[in-house]
Amino acid sequence: MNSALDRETDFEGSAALFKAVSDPYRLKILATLAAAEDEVCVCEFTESLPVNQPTVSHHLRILRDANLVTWQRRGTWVFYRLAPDARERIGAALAIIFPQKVPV
Amino acid sequence: MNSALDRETDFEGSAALFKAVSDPYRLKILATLAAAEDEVCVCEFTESLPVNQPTVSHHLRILRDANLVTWQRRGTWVFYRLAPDARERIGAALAIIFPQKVPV
DNA sequence: GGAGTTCATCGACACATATCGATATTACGC
DNA sequence: GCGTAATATCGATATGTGTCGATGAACTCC
Repeated sequence: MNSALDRETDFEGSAALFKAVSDPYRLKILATLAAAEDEVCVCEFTESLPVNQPTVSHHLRILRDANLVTWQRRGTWVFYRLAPDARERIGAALAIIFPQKVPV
Repeated sequence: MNSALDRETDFEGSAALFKAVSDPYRLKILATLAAAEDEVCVCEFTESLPVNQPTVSHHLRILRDANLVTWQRRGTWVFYRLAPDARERIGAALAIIFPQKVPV
């Protein structure tokens, strides 16, 4: 019905991005990073989330693979930061559904 | 670390909403409905999507359960429509991550 | 270099999800 | 009522995902 929509639109990529944020713990991690506007130590997530350390690492990896966060090792600790274009990319994914109404 | 964020924020609900839109076919269905700004027959989805009819029905049910679409039977056909607050609800879910930056 | 700390990865398991064929449901026309 | 069409549901299956304990890797301090 809408051939332009069929061909130009990256439904796969947007779906993958939404999948990355479709977990409550990952949402909380992102919200924490966004609120911090700065680096956050992994140890903070392992303390605040009610899951074990490997599970925290698993969720962080998914966010890393989605390029929603960046990370940096400093000594023994690892710090995560919200990717600069995280909001823009999620907004762009949303714009696939509502192209006219969602300003990014 | 952020107790207000912990208690007031519905990470579960937002994650569930993102999960509902984390599939390429469901994204395409929503995009089609949003572009139509009107009812769309199920038959249109079974024609345009490269999956069988039960699978289309499955995806439509997930969108229905997420209250992202409404539906109405008219004769043998069933027509789906984007829920009026679909954009607002997804925007609110996004605002959980970026409370300051995403206007809905 | 050895012990301790922080985090990532691995392997296993339980559960969820996407998909399909088959069948049921609802409506229509004869 | 009967046959047909459109859609939903069911049951089965394969694949994906979240979680954990165990282990590995990187770093620090002694």
